[in-house]
Amino acid sequence: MQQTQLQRAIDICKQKNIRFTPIRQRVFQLMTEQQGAVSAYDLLELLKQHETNAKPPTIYRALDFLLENHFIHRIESLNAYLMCEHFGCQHPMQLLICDHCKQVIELRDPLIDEAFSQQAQKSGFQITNKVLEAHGICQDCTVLIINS
Amino acid sequence: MQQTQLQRAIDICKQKNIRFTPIRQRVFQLMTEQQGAVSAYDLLELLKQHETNAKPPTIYRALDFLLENHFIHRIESLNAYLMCEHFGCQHPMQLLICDHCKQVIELRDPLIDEAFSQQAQKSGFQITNKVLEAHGICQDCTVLIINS
DNA sequence: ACCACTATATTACAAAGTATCATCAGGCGT
DNA sequence: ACGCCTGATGATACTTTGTAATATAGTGGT
Repeated sequence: MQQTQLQRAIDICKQKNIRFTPIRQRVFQLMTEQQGAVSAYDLLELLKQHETNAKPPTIYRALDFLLENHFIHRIESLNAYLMCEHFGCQHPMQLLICDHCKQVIELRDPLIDEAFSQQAQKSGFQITNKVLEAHGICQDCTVLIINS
Repeated sequence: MQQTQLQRAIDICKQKNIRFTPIRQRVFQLMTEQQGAVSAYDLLELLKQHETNAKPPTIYRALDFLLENHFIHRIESLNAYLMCEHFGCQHPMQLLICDHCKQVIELRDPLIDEAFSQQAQKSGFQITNKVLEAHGICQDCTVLIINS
């Protein structure tokens, strides 16, 4: 399954004629193995297990590459990164971040996106990037908390 | 005008029976004097001009107080803070952040807010806090760029 | 005056992100 | 194959942002 994701990423990069170097592949692979959000420095620790001389710029460069190519998302309100469920394609995206279990639900609602874009247009504002993140408690955790 | 804002804040705090101490008032005042977003450390520098022994915790505590009481907003995608136009009352809020001139437009569109809340509800997710920030170029800057 | 509570001071540190410059590897034209 | 250009990596050091922990000072109620 994860092999499949990496393979898909490799294919996408070949198609777009961009360099999917070993370090980038390694960080991509690490991202696919994480549940929920990961901080750059946590990821760096993981990367160091294989790339022993990895330093902060190493991980930030790899993350920038993965962001640019829509393989991952950055969560601004957590200073963290998240595997994109439908990586490789650009799409409107909203996040529901559970502050209890740290899981993140990725929404792709065009209405929220549209509503925001239209409001911006009214102000003559040209949006280049949207940060749409909600914090709260997910359903599973709500149940857990009620039963405890 | 800014005197009015401070006075209004003082009144609100008296009404809510919360302590609006000199440091908090000072930081509030500084916030009202800033155009657009300010970083905590920039604000600390300003604060130091009067409170010479102010340290990072000083400013962060004051900012936390102002956030809790809805006097200011935190901009997650900038790690910065913004005077709330309609401070003292809670309201749905979205930001349009011009990456060119750094000005921030504060929207209060209930539709965007509602659309997000409804999507969350579908997933059984209980939202406690929304981060709705768009980056781009404001109208004034668009005109400037076109004419240059 | 005494107590409980909140706010502030201070130190030290942790976490997140960047600037700079040297070096290296791959593709390209000749 | 050769040198050349570009983009990727290595390495060092630094800046910015935010917090933990603990001590001290102030404030309000009784």
